[in-house]
Amino acid sequence: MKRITMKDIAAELEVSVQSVSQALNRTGRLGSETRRRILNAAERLNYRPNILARGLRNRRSYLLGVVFPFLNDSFFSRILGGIEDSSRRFHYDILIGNSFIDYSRRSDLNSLRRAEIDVLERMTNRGVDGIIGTPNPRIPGVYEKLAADGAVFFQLMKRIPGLNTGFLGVDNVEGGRTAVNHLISLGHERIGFLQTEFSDYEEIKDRGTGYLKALIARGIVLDTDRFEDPGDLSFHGAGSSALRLVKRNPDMTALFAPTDMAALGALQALTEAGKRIPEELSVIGYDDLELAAYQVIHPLTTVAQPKEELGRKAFELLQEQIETGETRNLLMPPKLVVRRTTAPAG
Amino acid sequence: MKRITMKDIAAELEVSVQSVSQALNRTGRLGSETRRRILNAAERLNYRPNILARGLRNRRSYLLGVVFPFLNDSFFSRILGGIEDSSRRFHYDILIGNSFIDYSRRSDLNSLRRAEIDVLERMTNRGVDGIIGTPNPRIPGVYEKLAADGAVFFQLMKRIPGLNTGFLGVDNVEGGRTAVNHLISLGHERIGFLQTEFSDYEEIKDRGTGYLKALIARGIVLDTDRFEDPGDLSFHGAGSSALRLVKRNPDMTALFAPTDMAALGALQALTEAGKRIPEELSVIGYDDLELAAYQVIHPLTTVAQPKEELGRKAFELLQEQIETGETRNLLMPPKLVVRRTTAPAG
DNA sequence: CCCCTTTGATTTAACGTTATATCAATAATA
DNA sequence: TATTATTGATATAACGTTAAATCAAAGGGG
Repeated sequence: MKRITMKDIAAELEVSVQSVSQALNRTGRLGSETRRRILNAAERLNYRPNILARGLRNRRSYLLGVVFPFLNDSFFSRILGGIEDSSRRFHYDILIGNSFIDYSRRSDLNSLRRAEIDVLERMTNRGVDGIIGTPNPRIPGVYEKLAADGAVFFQLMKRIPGLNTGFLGVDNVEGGRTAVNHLISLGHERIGFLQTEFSDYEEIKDRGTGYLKALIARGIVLDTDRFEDPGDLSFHGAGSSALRLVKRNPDMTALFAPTDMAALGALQALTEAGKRIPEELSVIGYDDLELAAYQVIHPLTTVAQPKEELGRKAFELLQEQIETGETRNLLMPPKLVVRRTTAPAG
Repeated sequence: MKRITMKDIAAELEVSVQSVSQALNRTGRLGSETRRRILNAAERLNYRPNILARGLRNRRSYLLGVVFPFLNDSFFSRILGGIEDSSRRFHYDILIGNSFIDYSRRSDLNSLRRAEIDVLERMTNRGVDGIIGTPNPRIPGVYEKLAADGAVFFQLMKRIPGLNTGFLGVDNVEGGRTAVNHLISLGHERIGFLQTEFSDYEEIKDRGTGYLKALIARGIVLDTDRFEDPGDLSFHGAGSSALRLVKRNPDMTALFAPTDMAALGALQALTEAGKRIPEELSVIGYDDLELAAYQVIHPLTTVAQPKEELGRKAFELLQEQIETGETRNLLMPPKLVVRRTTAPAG
């Protein structure tokens, strides 16, 4: 019932607790016979170390904090899976937190900031060795302070301008380019883009930049202002945007939606309006959510972010940062996943 | 840079560390003036408690372990969201683990058992106050031992027969009944069921029982053997099953798939085979995954499990178990969500 | 046979808390 | 005024671990 401690082993064998510690950790210089006896006893009594105590003494907890905007989101939970996957190998455990970033911007900044600080502080109070998080650009300062207080922070997916802790993300410009190049290679030229209405939504902006660059690189001349529609990119919002776009540009043959959710919303609205997809209109999304893969009839062509891989890599970089203090910035390349919502231009 | 400890505050004010502790915790009997000074200094120096040390001393960590088969699964991550939601209010933090239960049964039991023990042990070694987990019925013994060793374990969604720690799940028989009653009330009588081929998949069996009971209760006489097809319930497996079922029963007007993934697979195969849904065949799923809600054209009618609610309730029950030692078993009712894959029988 | 090194173990101390016991000073009671 | 409570603070000890210093005994070299 009661947990066995080193003390118990020491008492059992009439040696000192320190000898037990040395035997278990193979430090110091213990006689091989004594070590054997201790190891045996530990095994026999089913000794388990108290990591709390060890952490307190060593000022190293082998605990990691992971803070994402949402937990109940399949995108972040896949990344989390990746982090777990590689952290386990190094005997790190993971403390999770949830910053409830409200992308719909309804809640006020002060409560957001307070919530974020709260999560972060609880982690540092637990003595985490480092934190992987997706910072909220709307509440900077929080992370700078965290880093200044000596915490090891690693930025995943989003980056606070000027905050030079490590960073890992996906090259969104490249992703946008990839998506549009795919469409162009299918013969499309009049390609619409669902733009965000929020000025600080960097990822989307970047994907839009990729869209523009791809067009230019192929020498396609387009009134891009007319082919972009800034909306809210939610399922329903994107639906309306898509509808507006086809109405405004009846000759449009393809649509790039910068998130899968938006693509699905567009798909829904467009098919309901009688458009046949992909015959009359190709649609490509971004993210490669489960939602995209398991669509009935219309499994979505999309640009995939390597979610598990991102998690694994983030852990590696954080670990490096913990151990050497070196910070690195990395962008991973996105990957095209062709399914059934894109087809050659009629 | 260096973290402020009670010692620092004590030194600053020339009082004892114990006084600082008392002031901060409002225990003992300190003069209000001294308390005020200490509280001020703590605030001024930005003191943060070391939860590790506190946990070591108090033998109470305010840490919770959560072990699910998968982390990268939207179902479990929504439950996790619920747990986090309520645990935060009580200042609990959450340690996550992943038992990699292989439902496809490819990996051997020994490695599964070892992995599960490993996760669980790492949590107890960290001194968690309790663990919420979805146990794997294929490796019993593990949990009994855990409980016998004095850990507080709470079973969520799955239950090990004979293990009397607390349990919270969803009433799957009731859920099956709900699904089928919905179909019956739409006028369907010849209703198919996608059965599992695995004998220990309790949930599915229960949903099947609900299916049977609903039929009987409404006095519907059916050769249920003919209307059940035991398959593997994966997206593709369910597709084949569904196809077999309609071939064998051309008069079938409705299908109950005991998971959304299976329902979607069936939907895919059936529409591809030319069936019009829901006009010619109604389909109902189970789980209410995001996948079901955001289907284009065919948002899925399904039976919802109250995921966040399950998480919140599980925490409550676990907390009760931690504090009073009392264990409770509870089943939550599922809820019908009508979307667009079910319609009145032609 | 004495001094020095090596080996094997123990002591001391510390990580940051907090419960309990103790002690001194003051206030209340007889 | 002597005795007893009460109040406000400190000292002691402990949670489980481990690094560093210390010490004793044995082995080696002259």
